[in-house]
Amino acid sequence: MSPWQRSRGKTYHHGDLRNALICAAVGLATEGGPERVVLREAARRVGVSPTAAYRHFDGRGELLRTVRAHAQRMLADSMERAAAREPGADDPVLAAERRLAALCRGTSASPWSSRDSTGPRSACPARPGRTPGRARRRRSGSRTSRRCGPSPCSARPSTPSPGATPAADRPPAAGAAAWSAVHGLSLLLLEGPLRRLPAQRRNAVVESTLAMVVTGTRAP
Amino acid sequence: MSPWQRSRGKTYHHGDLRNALICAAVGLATEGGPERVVLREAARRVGVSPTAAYRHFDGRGELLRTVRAHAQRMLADSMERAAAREPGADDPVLAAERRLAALCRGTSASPWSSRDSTGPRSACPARPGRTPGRARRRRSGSRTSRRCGPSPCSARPSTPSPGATPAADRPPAAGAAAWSAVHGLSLLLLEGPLRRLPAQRRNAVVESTLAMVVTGTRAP
DNA sequence: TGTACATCAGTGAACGCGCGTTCACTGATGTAC
DNA sequence: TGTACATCAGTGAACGCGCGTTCACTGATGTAC
Repeated sequence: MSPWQRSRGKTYHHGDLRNALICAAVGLATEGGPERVVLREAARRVGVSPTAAYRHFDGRGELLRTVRAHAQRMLADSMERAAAREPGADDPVLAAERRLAALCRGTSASPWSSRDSTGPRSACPARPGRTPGRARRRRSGSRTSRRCGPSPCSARPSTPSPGATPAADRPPAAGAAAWSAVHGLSLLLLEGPLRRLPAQRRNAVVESTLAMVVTGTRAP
Repeated sequence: MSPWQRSRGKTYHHGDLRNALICAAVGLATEGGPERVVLREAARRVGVSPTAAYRHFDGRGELLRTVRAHAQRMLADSMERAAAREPGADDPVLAAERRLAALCRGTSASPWSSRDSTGPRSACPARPGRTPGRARRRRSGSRTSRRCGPSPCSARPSTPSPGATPAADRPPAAGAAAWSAVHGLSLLLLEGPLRRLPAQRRNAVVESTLAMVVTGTRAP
C-alpha cells in the first residue's frame, strides 16, 4: 500500500515508531517469553513493514536487548512502588520484614516475570543457526528520537532500584533463598500451573509464601 | 546416502530409533527448553533423515508430548531416589522435614528443571502460525517397538511418585510456598544467574533455601 | 533348508511457511536562502 | 513568504535459511510354505 493510499489519520511518518515497536515486542515477550520476540510480528502489530524496524534498531538482537532492559526497569519500578506504599513500623525488624514482603509483592504483581530478566537463553536468537548480515548504519540524532520520550508504553522513567537483582556471583545464601521463593512464585503464578488460580487462592498462596520467606529467613 | 554406502556397523534399520529420537529431543529440551525441541535437529543428532521420525511419531507435537512425559518421570524419579536415601528419624516431625528436604534436593539435583514440566508454553508449537498436515497413519505393533524397552536414555521405569506435582487447581497454600521456593531455586541454579556458582556456594544456597522452607512452613 | 513375498523402516527431493535481513526506491519533513 | 533541496523514515520485492511435513521410493526383515 502506498502512503497516499493510507486511510486518513495515519501519517506516513509514524512519529513514534521506535517506542511503538518496543511496546509491541514487550507485548510479545509478556505473552511468550523472549523467544517470542519476533521482529516481523512486532512490525505487524504496529502496522508497519518489517524493514521500517531497521531504521530504529540494528536488528532483532538490539530490539531484544532493549526489551530486556525495559523489562528489568518495569520490574524494579513495580518493586519500588510496592515498597514505597508500605507503612513503616517502630520495630526496625518488623519494618524490614514488611519492606521485604512488599518488594516480593511488587515482583509478583509486575506483568514481567523475573524470568525475562534472569533467563540465560533470553539472549539467544530465535533461530540459532542464522547468521545475520550487517545492519545498515543508522543516522544519529534523528528527529523522531529527539521528539519522543525515553520510556515507551507509558512507563515512568525509573532510577536504579535497591531491590533489584543482587550480583550474580556472590549472593548471600539467605537472600538467594528468598529470591528463589519469590522467583518461583512469580513463575508458577504468571506462567505455571497456578496461573488460573482464582484471586482469593492466589492471594493466599502469595501471603503464605511471604510468610514462609519472612519466618524462614528470620535470624534464629 | 544410500543404505549400502553406509559405513560398516551402521545398520540400515536403526533398531531403536524411537528411543534414540526421544533421547535426542530430551537433550534439546535440557539445553534450551521445550521450544528448542526441533524434529529435524533430533533426527540430525541421531543421524537419520527427518522423515524417519514420522515412522515413530505423529509429528513434532507427539515427540514433544513424549519428551514432556519423560521429563516428568525423570523428575519424579530423582525426587524419589533422594527421599529414599534419607534416613528416618524417631521424631515424626523431624522425619517429615528430612523427607521434604530430600525431595527438594532431588528436584534441584535433577537435570530436568521443573520448568519443563510446568511451563504452559511447552505445548505450543515452535512456529505458531504453522498448520501441520495430517501425519501418515503409523503401523501398530511394529517389530522395533516390541523389541525395545519402554524407557529411553537408560532411565529406569518408574512408578507414579508421591512427591509429584500437586493438583494445579487446589494447591495447599503452604505447599505452594514450598513449591515456589524449590521451583525458583531450580531455575536460578539450572538456567538462571546462579548457574555458574561454585559448588560450595551452590550447596550453601540449597541448604539455606531448604532451611527457609522447613522453618518457614513449620506450624507456629 | 530354501525361497517368495508381504511388511517394516528407512531414504532424498520437494513443498509451503515464516523468519531476519538487504536492496533500491519514494514520499514527508525541515531548513537555508 | 516561497521555494529548492538535503535528509529522514517509510515502502515492497526479494534473498537465503531452517522448519514441519508429504510424497514416492527402496533395501531390510521376518515368516509362511
